[in-house]
Amino acid sequence: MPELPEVETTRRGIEGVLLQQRVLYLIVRERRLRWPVPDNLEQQLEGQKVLSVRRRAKYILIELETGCLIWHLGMSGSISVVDENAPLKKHDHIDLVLQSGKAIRFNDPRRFGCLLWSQEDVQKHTLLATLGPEPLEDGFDGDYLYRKSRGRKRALKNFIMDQKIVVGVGNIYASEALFGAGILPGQAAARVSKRQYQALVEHIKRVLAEAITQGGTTLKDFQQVDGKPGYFKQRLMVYGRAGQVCEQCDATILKKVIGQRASFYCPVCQQ
DNA sequence: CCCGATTCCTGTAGGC
DNA sequence: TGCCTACAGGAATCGG
Repeated sequence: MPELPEVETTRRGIEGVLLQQRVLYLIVRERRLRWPVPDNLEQQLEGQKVLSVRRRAKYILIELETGCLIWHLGMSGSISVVDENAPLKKHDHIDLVLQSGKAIRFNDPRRFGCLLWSQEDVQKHTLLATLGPEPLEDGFDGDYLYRKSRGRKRALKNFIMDQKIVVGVGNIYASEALFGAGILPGQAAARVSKRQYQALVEHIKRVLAEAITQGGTTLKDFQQVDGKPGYFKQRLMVYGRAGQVCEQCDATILKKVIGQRASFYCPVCQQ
């Protein structure tokens, strides 16, 4: 569920709390995430000042004096800002406690998230090294997607969810952007025209930017750092709307599994 | 290289 | 009511 808008919403929510603050201590209650939390991370972080809070793809990067935290929310993770002694809820796995008395608290029922530590150039970390361009930056355009798609037979929706092609687009926003661009999700990537890719890129940018302004999409687990849901769910045109009437015509929204993922589309608006 | 299938884990909805 | 199964986001990894 956390895709680019949810991760960016989280980053914005924690940035002000973290910047220039020193880490009092780190508490790890559950190390068994997607990858184990490094053994000595508690000692590594103690007393360090936070220099920056950035995002790359769906990763939050917290730069400290001697290294950089790599934080991923996985499928069900969320981060909240709490007082250091706030009561614990189920699946509150990690607290990053600051000198201010505030803490960054990570909750992740499915434990597909991760918290890693890099002391080299973080962009060269194996998880980040092969990532594609950021969708909201200028380097991501219709020409780029068109070029990358030549010879690719896989479904267009899988293609744009591939983090090596472009980052940040997950299952929800892929369906939404394809609806906006009027292209069927199961279409082979190589069969999509340059003009269609230009429309698709425009809609990917638009849907992601709009979702950020709404604080992301909450289906179930995701929440903003203050505990409020993301409000973009109210703007979804096709995702989760199988059997309902299309917002743009009188057809019924369909659901189809593509690449082991539920995909939603309008059979009339999308060709 | 490319791509589909599998896998990690837990909560919950739906069927009987 | 209770039990069981299917399914849900992300993405690394494996194997064809």
